[in-house]
Amino acid sequence: MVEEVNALAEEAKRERLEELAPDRAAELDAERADEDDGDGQVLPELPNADAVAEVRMRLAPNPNGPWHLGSARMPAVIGTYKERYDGWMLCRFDDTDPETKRPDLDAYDEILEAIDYLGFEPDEVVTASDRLEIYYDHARRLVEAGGAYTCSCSGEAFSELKNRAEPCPHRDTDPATTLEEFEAMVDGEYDAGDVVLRVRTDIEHPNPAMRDWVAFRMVDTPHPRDEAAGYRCWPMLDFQSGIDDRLFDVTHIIRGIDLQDSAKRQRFVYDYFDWEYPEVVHWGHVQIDDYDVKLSTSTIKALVESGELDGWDDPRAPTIASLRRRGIRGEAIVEAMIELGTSTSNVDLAMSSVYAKNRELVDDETDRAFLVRDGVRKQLVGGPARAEPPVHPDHPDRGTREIPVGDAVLVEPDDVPPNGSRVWLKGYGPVRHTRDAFEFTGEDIEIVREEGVDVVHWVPADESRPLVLRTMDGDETGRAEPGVADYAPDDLLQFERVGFARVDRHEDDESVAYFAHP
RNA sequence: GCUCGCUUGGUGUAGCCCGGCCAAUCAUAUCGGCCUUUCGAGCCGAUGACAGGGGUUCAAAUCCCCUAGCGAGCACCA
Repeated sequence: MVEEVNALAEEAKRERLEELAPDRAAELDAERADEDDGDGQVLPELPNADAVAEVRMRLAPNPNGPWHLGSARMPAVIGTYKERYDGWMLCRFDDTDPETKRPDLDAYDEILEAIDYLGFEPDEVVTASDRLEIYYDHARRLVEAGGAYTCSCSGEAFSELKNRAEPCPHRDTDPATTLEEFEAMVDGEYDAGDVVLRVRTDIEHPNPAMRDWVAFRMVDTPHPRDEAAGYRCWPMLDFQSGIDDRLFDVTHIIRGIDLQDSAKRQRFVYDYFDWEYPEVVHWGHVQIDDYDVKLSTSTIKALVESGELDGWDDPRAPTIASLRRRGIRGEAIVEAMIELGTSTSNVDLAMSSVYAKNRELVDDETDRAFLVRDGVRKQLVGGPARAEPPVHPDHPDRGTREIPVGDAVLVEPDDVPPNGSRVWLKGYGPVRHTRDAFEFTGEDIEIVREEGVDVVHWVPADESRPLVLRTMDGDETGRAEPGVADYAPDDLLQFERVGFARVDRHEDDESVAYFAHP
């Protein structure tokens, strides 16, 4: 009620302010928007964002495998900017290498699913390997403008000349001849390595990385996509991506420092066409702690193929699919990624940060349950026949769980009190460890508060359900209270004093859950 | 080797462009307290950083130089 009045008053003040000082009102809105972005860091403003009618960005994944956790940074940051500026976002599959980074046909859809899981939706999706004719056309125009030449030097020979800032003999090739040879490249009349199309930049450029780079090369291996399998002449990333960014009116490019020099290289092409280069933001590499597996598509692929990992969603794999299966929300990953900001230095993402975000998101709606790992069996003497702990301690209205006790319980080895000591079986009551049994003492909960009796979780020894908990450190076996069998796959549970887990499946004799985090 | 970039507590980040309000922000982490039938949540508190060295200045995390460390590019990979 008070809040309501406050809100109303706030609204009224806001309106009044609008009349008196519209500028100040807008400022306040901006501040409020920043605050709403989360309780942690907020991404910095994009350079010159207000100079464009619409902020247009692109995700440019290489579909050579499913995404690892580092890949999430791209949609997280770009997607968040899209929302902030009410902008536009393209997903462009840069799949122009049929050989070395050969596309994986399943990855296209898997990547789109990952983007969706993270909570974003591209406004348009295109595939570079569908657009070869467009790149060819632009190559022809570039040649006509004197911006490129065909070169049949071997890679080593050219590299040697280049490092001495000396032109190769083909640099003088005139546009007409170049065009002829380029058409032959397009027609597939050469084999890989025979000839390339080079951009004529500045052979004496102080940075050797800038000197006459390759725009197109021949690839003998057919592209895995049927639509593109007929092409042999493929553009290099710097050419393809540079052209596409312009054709889609991209205003802001956000990418990794490995592509630091790309902008400088592409500018040579832009200059020939008299185009203006978009704004660029670079970020450093991300490493993720807590994993033994390296954050690399090829490494993970190898481990999956060799069977060391069950699949891309093995809990030990640092992949998006894995976190998803563990029941972690895409939003938690995004928030953690946003906090990394966009600095060009390399960063370590702490998984605890992802976990903290996720806990915040799911804690309130996640039901509680007991799971005992490595249970020690104790005979129970006396006491009620059933326990009724709450489904969620903060929400009594959600009811209670009915746990039949039977005549023995299981507790975790560390929770067994010394002989003669008491322990409180959570949701059930106080017991004393006597010889090899737990004897119900019937004392009041006061002993927990005033005498420091520990509260532990437990399950009935006989009526509990076997459960495998898959964790990053391997599988753990245990027994859960019978009620867990009623939860559907994908449901989240908090195993009290163990942690959050996602119910994966129920098999005949056991249930399987994936551990998310404490 | 050539070219470019980076370096704030355990981790990430703000501040650096436009030097003073920075004995340095926020989050996470760790530890402690309160609360509590979770080692969860919440609340309170504590811990902990300007890579090093010079210089400019009344004043430097912020500007300049040097050193060290890290990284990227110099691929017919993306």
